[in-house]
Amino acid sequence: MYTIHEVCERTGLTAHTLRYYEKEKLLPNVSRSAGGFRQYSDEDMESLAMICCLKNTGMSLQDIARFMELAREGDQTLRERCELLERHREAVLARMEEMQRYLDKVTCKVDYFTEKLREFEENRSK
Amino acid sequence: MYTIHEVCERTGLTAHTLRYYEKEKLLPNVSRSAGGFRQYSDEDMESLAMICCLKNTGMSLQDIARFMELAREGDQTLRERCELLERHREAVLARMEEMQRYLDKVTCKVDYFTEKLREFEENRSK
DNA sequence: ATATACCTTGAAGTTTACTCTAAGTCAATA
DNA sequence: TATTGACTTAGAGTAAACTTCAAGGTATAT
Repeated sequence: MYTIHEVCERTGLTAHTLRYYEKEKLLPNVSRSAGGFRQYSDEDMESLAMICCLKNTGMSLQDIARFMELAREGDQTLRERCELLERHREAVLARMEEMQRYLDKVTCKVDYFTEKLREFEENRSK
Repeated sequence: MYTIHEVCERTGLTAHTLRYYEKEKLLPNVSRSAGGFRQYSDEDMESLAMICCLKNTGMSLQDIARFMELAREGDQTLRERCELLERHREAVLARMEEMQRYLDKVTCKVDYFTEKLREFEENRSK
């Protein structure tokens, strides 16, 4: 079992964010100690790893919450989760390709600016 | 010269968003017709292309506004803009690599779920 | 000429994802 | 035992990027 502080260190999320995610049903049902403090299990840590994967590939918290709900429903939602993840994967790939295309344009601009700068400094030194 | 409607079609931005970007100094100084309607020049269109590149690679509107301000100041800001774009480029590449790593984990999960689903359906058919 | 559709402005409202505050509880240490 | 620091909650506040609204002006087709 991990304290909220330990989970912060492992996930990079703040305690505020962890409590927020709990409220938003991304990871509800975190158990409490006798004193009412959060205790995260290894299973919770795995769920958090998944949550971070989905979040860092651009899924909204709402969609993550729905995915985690399906996960809690067990094996009968395996197909649905599989399809959902596959669709997400394709959307992310498309997004990355789009980003690459825009980045290529930025790279062109950098090259163009570099050349223009060279000319500009040459003129100035004359 | 293009009307706001034409610019929407070409850029995929809404008229609301174009007016918002003007207010936020991403592209101020758009000229007006006699009746007060916006008229976008070819130069404005080029600026908008740059704005979209930066936005779609994840730059904040605030940072874009600063970049566009430098652009309006002319050639003496070439070096600064060059460096700024280069830094942005590297940040985007790092972000894309990070995304790729998270996506690889998602792919692993999809494979794992697919296998688990196969087993599950096999058991059910028995 | 008038109806309709589109444009203008400033300002208020929305969504997402936090982030902070206040008031109080719990745990560990001097 | 007292104090320090971390934890709890509900709820308010924030920042970014739109998005909508209200009130009015403009352009054009009938």
